[in-house]
Amino acid sequence: MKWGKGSGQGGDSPRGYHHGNLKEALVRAALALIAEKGPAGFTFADAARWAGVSAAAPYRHYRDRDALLADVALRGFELFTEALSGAWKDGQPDVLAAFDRLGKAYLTFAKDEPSYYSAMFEAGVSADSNAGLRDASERAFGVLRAAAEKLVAMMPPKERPPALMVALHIWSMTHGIASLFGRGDAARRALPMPPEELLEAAVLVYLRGLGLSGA
Amino acid sequence: MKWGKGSGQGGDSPRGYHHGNLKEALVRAALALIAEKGPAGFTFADAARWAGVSAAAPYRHYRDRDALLADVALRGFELFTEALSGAWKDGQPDVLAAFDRLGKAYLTFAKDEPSYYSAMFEAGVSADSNAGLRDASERAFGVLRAAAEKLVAMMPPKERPPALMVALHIWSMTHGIASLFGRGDAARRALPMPPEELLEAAVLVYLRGLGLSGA
DNA sequence: TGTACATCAGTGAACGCGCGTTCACTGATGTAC
DNA sequence: TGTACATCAGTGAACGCGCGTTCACTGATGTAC
Repeated sequence: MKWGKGSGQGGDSPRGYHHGNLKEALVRAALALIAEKGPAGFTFADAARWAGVSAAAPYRHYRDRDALLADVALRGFELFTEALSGAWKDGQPDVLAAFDRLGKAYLTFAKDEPSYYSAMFEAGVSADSNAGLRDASERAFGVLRAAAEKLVAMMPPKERPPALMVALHIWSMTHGIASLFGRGDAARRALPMPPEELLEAAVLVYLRGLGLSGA
Repeated sequence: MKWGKGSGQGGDSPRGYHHGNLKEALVRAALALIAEKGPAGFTFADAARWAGVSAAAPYRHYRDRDALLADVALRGFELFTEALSGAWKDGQPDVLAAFDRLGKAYLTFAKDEPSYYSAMFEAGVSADSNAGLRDASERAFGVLRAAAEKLVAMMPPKERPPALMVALHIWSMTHGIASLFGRGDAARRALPMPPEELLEAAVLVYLRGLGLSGA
């Protein structure tokens, strides 16, 4: 390979001296490289190479590798929020059905966008030092929390568990399944059923335990 | 610091030309460095430096950094299995109470030994290519599975869910909580309750959903 | 419509650094007799 | 108990390599007039 821009890059403009959209290309490079070797398995120079650009070019767009990764995580959270709220649809028309869609959307995201998911939850980008990232992750969790609130609102007031707790339970369960079994390519363990069904069953049992007659 | 062996190393023999127990020292070095900078944040040379030894010395004991990490993960699974089966105690004297202990032991391990936990679940050491590691992780999961079996055996035969599924649910929930909130130092998100209680509540709801009257 | 200029987004050479890895070596330890 | 020797587990120098980062530069693009 002598005159390609990395490998796999989408075929945008034929590109002369200026790349045109290097920032986007770097994000895509990071995603591809994460998919290939994990969030810790690539360097800033790798990303430049993948985008078909000199090693100095990325500095025009990101301070360093961590800034690139943080941007990937940020975009990931935005897509994630979209996916979740699109599935939840404010609980319409049926809260229980919508809740089921929500969990599936979570797993689907983890499976379809494992690189984003990695950058968001496993790359160790500290959300503490990054307000934008923290807000984005908060918004994603907000969807789950709103759903939990509608869910507990279905129960008689005296039996209602704290919505926040319910949200955390569902999130933990879903994240646990996603991170243990959710990855399409190299599933870490053989499962007797697909992760989606594993989650659905777990949520059904859990909701029954809460006193919600989902099934 | 001029004549120390790294920082923090336990004070064994005064050491001359031979270290005496370099292999153990390297494992401890890896644990310390993981705690400090994550499983991807240190090099083979770092481990040597930490152990107070030349950069070439580790090659006498491990083929490369990955082999060291895999050994850490292996030892982690062994300790983990011990901790879990010690807590489970074959379900004695009361299966439900023992189950509760088991979950707590899981979280305690993740919290007290975050470096081992990282090496086991987050370092990306491929268990596929390492039979010993796979077996060790299988044994750890075996404890959970045996517990799930005793648990479902308490139910009337017609209502029994598959024990494997129950084990996977509990494992996912626990791992989810551990990896989202379980880390002592840099908890990623503020929680309204400690992780142990979050887990306990989740398990209670779940067991109630199964039809087991734990509470 | 054309020209001059400012700005932007790249290049490529250069640098220092630390890592991984090999190698001949050497000090310490264990064992045969 | 002492001596000779084999083996083990370290050293330290050396190497090639790729990364991160800076810098003066330059080609392309946009805009004022």
